[in-house]
Amino acid sequence: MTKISIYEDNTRLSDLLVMMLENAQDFDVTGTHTNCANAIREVKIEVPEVIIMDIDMPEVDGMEGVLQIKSQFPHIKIIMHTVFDDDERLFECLKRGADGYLLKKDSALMLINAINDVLNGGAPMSPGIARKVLRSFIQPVTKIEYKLTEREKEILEQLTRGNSYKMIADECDISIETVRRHLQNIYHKLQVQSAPAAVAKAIREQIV
Amino acid sequence: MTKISIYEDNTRLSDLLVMMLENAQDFDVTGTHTNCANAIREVKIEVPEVIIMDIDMPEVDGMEGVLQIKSQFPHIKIIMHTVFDDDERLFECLKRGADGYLLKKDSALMLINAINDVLNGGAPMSPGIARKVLRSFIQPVTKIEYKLTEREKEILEQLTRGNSYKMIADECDISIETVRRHLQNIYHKLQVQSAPAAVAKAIREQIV
DNA sequence: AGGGTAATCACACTTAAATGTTATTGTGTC
DNA sequence: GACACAATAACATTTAAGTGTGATTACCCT
Repeated sequence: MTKISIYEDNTRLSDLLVMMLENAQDFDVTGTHTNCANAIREVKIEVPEVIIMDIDMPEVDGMEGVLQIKSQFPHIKIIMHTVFDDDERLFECLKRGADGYLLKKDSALMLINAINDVLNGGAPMSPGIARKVLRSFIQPVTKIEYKLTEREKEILEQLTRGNSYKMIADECDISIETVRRHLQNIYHKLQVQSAPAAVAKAIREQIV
Repeated sequence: MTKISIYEDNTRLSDLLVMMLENAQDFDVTGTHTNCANAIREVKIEVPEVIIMDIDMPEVDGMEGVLQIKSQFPHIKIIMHTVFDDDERLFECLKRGADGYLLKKDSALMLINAINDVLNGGAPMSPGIARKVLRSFIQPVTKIEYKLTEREKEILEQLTRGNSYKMIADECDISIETVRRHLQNIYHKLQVQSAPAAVAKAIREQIV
């Protein structure tokens, strides 16, 4: 019997979920809660393997709940179950360690599949959510080409390590004058006029 | 009839895929190819809606294929179909715009579901792959606390914008001497001794 | 052979940054 | 009220960075 806890402030919905889960398969709903105010205490008592977590709840919401539970019990699988599909909440939940993300409009069957999925090392997501997640990896092709030479990239990379002109000169086995010259060219190409600005641009735009 | 092209150098497998896809549903396999050397030309002729893409192929492989096809035909859905589940290849494919990522060990049914899934705006992934993807969002909690004050963070943030001491002083409406003092404290807290080093640390460790 | 580019080095000069010391004010805590 | 801490400011000094100009060598391409 897989133990499941539910966090959902709509009691009508959570009652429905309990019925459905307990009828569908060998799931044991160990508790239902309407917010995460006492989540840690409840989880300690109920020791669920999987948690179904709503986001919008009064007092302490599901985003906070994920953070608290995952930081103390990282092995407990948490499936977000919410109406929200905005990027901000989605990615914040993922950062906090959510193991799945389903929308409430999805079918009941999908929720059951999702529970089995997380238990088998998967990461269930609604189709549109998975799409958003994958698309987040695509890097903006508006990546500007600065036409830095290999040597220039190497020196810029050293600058981002916090190395001074002298340290770079030693590392690259060239004179400090040459380092100066290279950086001068680099600054022109990046259209900046200081080392901090160059470092910021290099890291932010993934030049190094 | 959904048009599908296959890139797979194992002809025995690709034959099998063709049979399976054409028997299973209203799929029309418009072409099978053993590498991506002429992918652009082939795609122009075949105009598939979905491409099943192996990674390991002779001459021009699937990683390169995704890059080429997606940059010219971003609307064509590409599902990776490979034995590789290493992070490097996985995330590189996602960066290049792959719409799904299945392992060859997955069932044939899963491939068919995946095709329908991408056509419906989803992003099919093998369970373990989805897991890797979600986990990649979790930020290392080894985030070091440097105990910067709000004002210090503000000034450090400005430094990462490439602002000079003078510009920061003007922005924050304080004297340049105070900016100096703050930066001195910031450098001590971050354990660096130059602006470039501080900027690099601030951005890399997401202090700003 | 000539032209373009990259990498190297040098010198002079100006400006900005880094370090050290000292000090005042306000805010919140015990 | 004493205390710690954050934010503010000034001054002096040293070191480092940024700019301009000129020049040599090497390599690739035509």
